Amino acid sequence: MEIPSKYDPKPVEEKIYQKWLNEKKFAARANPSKRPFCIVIPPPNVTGILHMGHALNNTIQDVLIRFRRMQGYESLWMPGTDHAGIATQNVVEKELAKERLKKEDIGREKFLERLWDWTDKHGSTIIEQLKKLGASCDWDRTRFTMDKEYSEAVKEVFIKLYEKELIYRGNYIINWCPRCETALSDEESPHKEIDGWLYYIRYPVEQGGGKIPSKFRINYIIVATTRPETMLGDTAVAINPRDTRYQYLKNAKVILPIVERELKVVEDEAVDPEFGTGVVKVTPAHDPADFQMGKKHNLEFINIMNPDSTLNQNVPEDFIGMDRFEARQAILEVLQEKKLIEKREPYRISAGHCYRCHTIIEPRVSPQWFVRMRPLAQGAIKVVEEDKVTFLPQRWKKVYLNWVHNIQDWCISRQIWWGHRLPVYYCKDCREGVEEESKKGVIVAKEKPPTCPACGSSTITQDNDVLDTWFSSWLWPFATFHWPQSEHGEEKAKADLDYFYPTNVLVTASEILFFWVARMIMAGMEFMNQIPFDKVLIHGTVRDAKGIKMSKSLGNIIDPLDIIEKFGADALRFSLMLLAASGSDVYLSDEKFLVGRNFCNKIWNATRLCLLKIKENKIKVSDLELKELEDIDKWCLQQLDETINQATKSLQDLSINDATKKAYDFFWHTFCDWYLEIIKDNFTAAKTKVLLHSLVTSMKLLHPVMPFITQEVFTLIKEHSSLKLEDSLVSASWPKPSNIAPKESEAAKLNLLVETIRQIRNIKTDLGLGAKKLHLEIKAGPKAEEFLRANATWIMRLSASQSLDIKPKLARTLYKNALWEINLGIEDIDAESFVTSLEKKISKIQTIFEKASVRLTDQRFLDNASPDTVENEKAKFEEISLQLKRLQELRKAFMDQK
RNA sequence: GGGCGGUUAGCUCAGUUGGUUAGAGCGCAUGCCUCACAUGCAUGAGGUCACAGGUUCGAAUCCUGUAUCGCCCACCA
Repeated sequence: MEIPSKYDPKPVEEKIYQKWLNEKKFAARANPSKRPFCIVIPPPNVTGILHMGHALNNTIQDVLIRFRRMQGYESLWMPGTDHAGIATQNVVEKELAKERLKKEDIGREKFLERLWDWTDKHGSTIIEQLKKLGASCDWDRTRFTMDKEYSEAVKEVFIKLYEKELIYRGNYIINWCPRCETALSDEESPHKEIDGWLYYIRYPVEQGGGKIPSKFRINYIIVATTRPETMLGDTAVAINPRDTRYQYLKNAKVILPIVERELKVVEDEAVDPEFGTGVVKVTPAHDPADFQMGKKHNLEFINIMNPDSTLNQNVPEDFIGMDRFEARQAILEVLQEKKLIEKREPYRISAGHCYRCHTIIEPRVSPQWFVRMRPLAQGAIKVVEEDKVTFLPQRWKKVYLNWVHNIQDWCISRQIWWGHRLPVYYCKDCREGVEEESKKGVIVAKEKPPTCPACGSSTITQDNDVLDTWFSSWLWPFATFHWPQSEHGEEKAKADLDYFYPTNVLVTASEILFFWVARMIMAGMEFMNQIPFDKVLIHGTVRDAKGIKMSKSLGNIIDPLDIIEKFGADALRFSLMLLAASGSDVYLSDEKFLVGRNFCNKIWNATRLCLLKIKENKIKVSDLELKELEDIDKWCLQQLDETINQATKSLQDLSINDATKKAYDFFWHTFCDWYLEIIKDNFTAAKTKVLLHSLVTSMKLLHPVMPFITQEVFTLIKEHSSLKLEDSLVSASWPKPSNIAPKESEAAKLNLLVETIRQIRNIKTDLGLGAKKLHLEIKAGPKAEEFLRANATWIMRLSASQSLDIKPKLARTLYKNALWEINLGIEDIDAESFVTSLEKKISKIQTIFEKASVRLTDQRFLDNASPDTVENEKAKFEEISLQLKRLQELRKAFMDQK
């Protein structure tokens, strides 16, 4: 069979993944004879398409899952998708808009039908893309956050919290997106700075009943604001009680311009006398701080905006219907006319933005549902403080704790249609004339009650709002195991929940630490009375080559599917794992993936060589028992052992990057660069076993990172040999060290030989000898001679020599170490070049020598440093002195000979 | 306004508890189609480890400060 010299990942990956699926290689079952290892996937949005962030996040998870599976754990990667309320609704609304329709035109029921259609059609796109990446999820378990069962869990949780009075309804100021026309949580409304102005506006003051000293007899005060349009909703001005400048205002009448409303004057500590003029306008219905003040001082709340943030009937006629920003300009013009603008200053305003559509948030007072977070936070604080849940990198612990300690109540109701509708019903009769926040006539239940339990009325309606998407996501680690049904007797589901929960690692980007991770810990503690996972691995953000976050709108994305198409999933995965140091951001460009592509090709060609040699030499091996080994074989195995140990430890510590590097280094720079070259001229049955053992072991070590090519190579080895290997790498055993190593003295000799070969190459390059094959002449003692003869063929190959003679005396010495001297059999030698390079080496060693000798003559060093350090330093000095001496002798001898 | 992280070769980054001759990949230079791979092989050049102090026999590593870039949080209107 011909194996092409270039690796083509595409057919291989498709074929292999299909085979894995057919054989259900990723399925995990509660299995008491094994230890569980479980990761729940951060469920991608159904609207999602695979981007580099997903690729990074999911590759990390797959590596861990595959590693543990090979280590013999019952390894479960739980997959699924998130219904992503606002995002998905927005997509379908846009589709509707193409038909010139609004959701209201077709009504809630029809609109939901369209949403389900869309989800059925496109919702699993990302799942298919994850398969292309090689994800080894147990796909039969795939969950969706709006599955019937999952919805039951959501309802159950809502009801439980309501009954514990941890959910309440209240009329508060919340973050409102005027474009999505829904409430948002604080986390969904991140603050960003925008350029704006600070306007100083004159509010007329009329003297009130009291006496005002003449020096204060001015006819206006000045307030500073960045949002002049909100003044139409002003109901007070506020000053700091300790601010002596404005005491007179308490007895004065402040008039709101344009509206001509009289404003209350209140005193509040929250007012900073230093800022602006020290007088602040108070708009309780449109500013969170003013809202607080309004509550405190019992002010009037005037909502001046419609849901889409156009001005409503509560403003003077001229402004009704204007958009908020349009209104700002209009108001400024009017104020200008009335000469009521004192001045304006450029000002950076920090404003909330909708995390879905980036529209500036409009604070809005409206009845919403909230979760009381403080009680929930207690457990979540404790487990992290006690390191029951740990973060990696550790620094996130502080960030997490800071957030949880300062937690605010969570606004969970959304005025959209796609999502879990609140399990809340209202009895119209009981609600008659009742205050909005009252619980009277409110029925919280999983199903609509036929009649009101209080009055028997049957005019019952369900709350129109749906729940925040994250209100379902926070249940993910246990709701995916059919909680609460699994608690209520379903045997198989319960076994799974008991077995796999708590899960082991959660892998995520820092962006959703608060949204999701923190809340999952709370939900875990509240509903399972247990942490949901014990480790949180937080990886970096994927950025472009300039360090800018990749986003579709900026057009700087690198599509992982393009990379898979061009270079293969293995190349993509390997490159990402190599680049993504723990926790730091990843800067990407197309060419960064060449590392992965090239490495795949290297693996491919190394395999070709192995198979070729076996075929050529007609060597049959049926087992990999390592025996009759020469030192150089042991040398290779020893380095492989070291690689196994380091890679295993790194993977256990979640340092995938480190493990990947170690395996890569061994494979390329030890196995390919040295061992494969060595066996070319020494192909024996024993070496074949070392060769295949090393190759198979490398494939195992690399399999978590590069599942496809390693599997393909594994299969090829099986096909081309009579080895009894495991059925598939997915379920193969993780390698263990062979504990075979050369004796220390032999190892030292081998290392010296490797160094010698490097020196020969170096000298050849320095002398500009190009590809010329030289005659190698070596002077060595009898013991060393035996050693050199035994290894002669590969010494010649690796030093590109055509012959090797061991002589009692050399005509000239070009390199010398403790065991042997070397000459290259050529007539003319560019003596000048040789001496120059020799002198360079000498001067380098000289510097080190001097440093070391200064250190060793420093009594303070000898007194203070640990004995070990001093010993090491002495040994190093000995070594360096010898090297230096040899080099100097070499130069002298060379000069004499020439 | 608080908090966190980065600053090491032209670029992207490693560097474990202070004890080396500071590493890798890419790029660069030079030479090689050496019967697995030019997606390759060999050799090499390139760094006062951001800056300034301090601790120490010894600092890229610990402490303090400065600069600079980035991120997160926060009701200064």
